[in-house]
Amino acid sequence: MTCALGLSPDGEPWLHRDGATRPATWGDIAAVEASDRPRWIIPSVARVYPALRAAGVRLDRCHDLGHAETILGHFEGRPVAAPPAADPTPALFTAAGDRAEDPGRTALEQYAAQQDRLLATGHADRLGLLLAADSVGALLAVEMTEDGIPWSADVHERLLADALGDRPPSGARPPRLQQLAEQIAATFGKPVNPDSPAELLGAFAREGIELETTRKWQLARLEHPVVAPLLEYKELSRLHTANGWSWLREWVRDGRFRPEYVPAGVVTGRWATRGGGALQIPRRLRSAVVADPGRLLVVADAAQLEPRILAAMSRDPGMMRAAGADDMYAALAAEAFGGERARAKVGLLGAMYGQVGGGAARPLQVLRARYPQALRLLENAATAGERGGLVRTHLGRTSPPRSERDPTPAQERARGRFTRNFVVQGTAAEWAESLLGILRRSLHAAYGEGGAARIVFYQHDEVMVHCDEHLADAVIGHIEAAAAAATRLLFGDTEVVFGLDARAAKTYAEAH
DNA sequence: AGCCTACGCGCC
DNA sequence: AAAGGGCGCGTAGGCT
Repeated sequence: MTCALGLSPDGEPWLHRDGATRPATWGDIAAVEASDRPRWIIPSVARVYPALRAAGVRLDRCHDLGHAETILGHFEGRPVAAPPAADPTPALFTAAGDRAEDPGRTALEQYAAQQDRLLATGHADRLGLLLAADSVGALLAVEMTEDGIPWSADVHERLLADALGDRPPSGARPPRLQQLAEQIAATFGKPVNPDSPAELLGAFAREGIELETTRKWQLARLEHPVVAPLLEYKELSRLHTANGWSWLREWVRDGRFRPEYVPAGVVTGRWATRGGGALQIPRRLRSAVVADPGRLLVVADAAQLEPRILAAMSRDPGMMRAAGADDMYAALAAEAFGGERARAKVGLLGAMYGQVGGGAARPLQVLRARYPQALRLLENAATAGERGGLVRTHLGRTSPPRSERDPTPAQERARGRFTRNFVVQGTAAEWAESLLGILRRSLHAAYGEGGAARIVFYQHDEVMVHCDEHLADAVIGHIEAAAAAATRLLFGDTEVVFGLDARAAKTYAEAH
């Protein structure tokens, strides 16, 4: 039975079932979910699901029409206007004529058209997995915002006070920053705003030091008395402005940090977040992420994910063999670099990012000779991008069409680096999102909706579960099983091992 | 006052 | 040491 649901323009829920669309209550939807457990067709999960969750309804599966439009549109080589979760106003409500009066039928028609397009791609199996992954990701994203990351404002405030001094009146510098600013001014012999790159360049120029930028690694090379206080100022200033007291007041409520996730918000398929900088929680703050009493945080991250992805998708025999080891870089080093792990790592990262010179040049030659199939995959992707062509991930997510009209050679090279990285980063994202969808379901099957084990954070190659203390070991087992299942789903029976570093602890700092 | 870009830096 | 992929976000500084 095909079921669809959505919101009318004025926010009223509707439900389509048995060929008819009708206004619905949340209870109606919950009843259909319980009886049919359908794969719901939904114009925009990001728009409708928060209200469903608020009413206590959980959906198991769905097909998000907006995400599917993006995936199919890019596959077909068309530019796709809006990112999928940016609160789209579905075309279905603005369509002319009677279509707007039956949003359920419109959704079903769009779904049917998408199924036809899916078949027409000739990659329906893999693209179908991708549509399912983004759709379940959209559901989970809403649930994660609802659960929130457990966050101790007390610990956070202690960290801030230790680093910056007492909380200043709003708009003023914290004591420690003020002190450093005065020290910097004294060293230069006049007031200089350390937040202003232009002023800093000028101040250094007066000292006879010509700098191109004020980046910290460039400053760190100077021998000058201002460098130490300036670098400390930059570091602490960053903490203050990005994750200081105003961040805490704006983003942490009732012991939870609730960012808004945007699944596939990045062109490669990675998730983005809106607000709070949730994907950049600085290391020094991770001790403020504290499990509730009687609970633990389980953090699992996929070790060396992208190089393993490259091995699995290229099926390069030598690289797959290396990717069967715990430390893939060490295995590559043993095989091809006389045991020099650092060179193996620099070379492989350089190959995936498109580095040409520097310390990567020689290792790249070695890799090209020893692992031609893997390197060819990357170089073909780069060449396609430079020529304005499309590239696809393992499941078929496709790079957006080039936007420059008459690209300069520099832009062409930049495009090549982008498409080169796109195939690996994008495939890694679909592996991780698949893991996430599988894990969501297995945790729900094992522990229900009571919150005994909830996914509360996800970041590219890392997932965090907040669970009852006694479940932590079992949760680690669920995550490992989900990783293995995701690997099979994407790559079948592969020699490549996608290992997880999984740990349970009271805080994020200890669990990672 | 709001909008835009450049810069810089945190994360993967 | 510091080149190469993807982001979000805050400040500075110039624009309308």
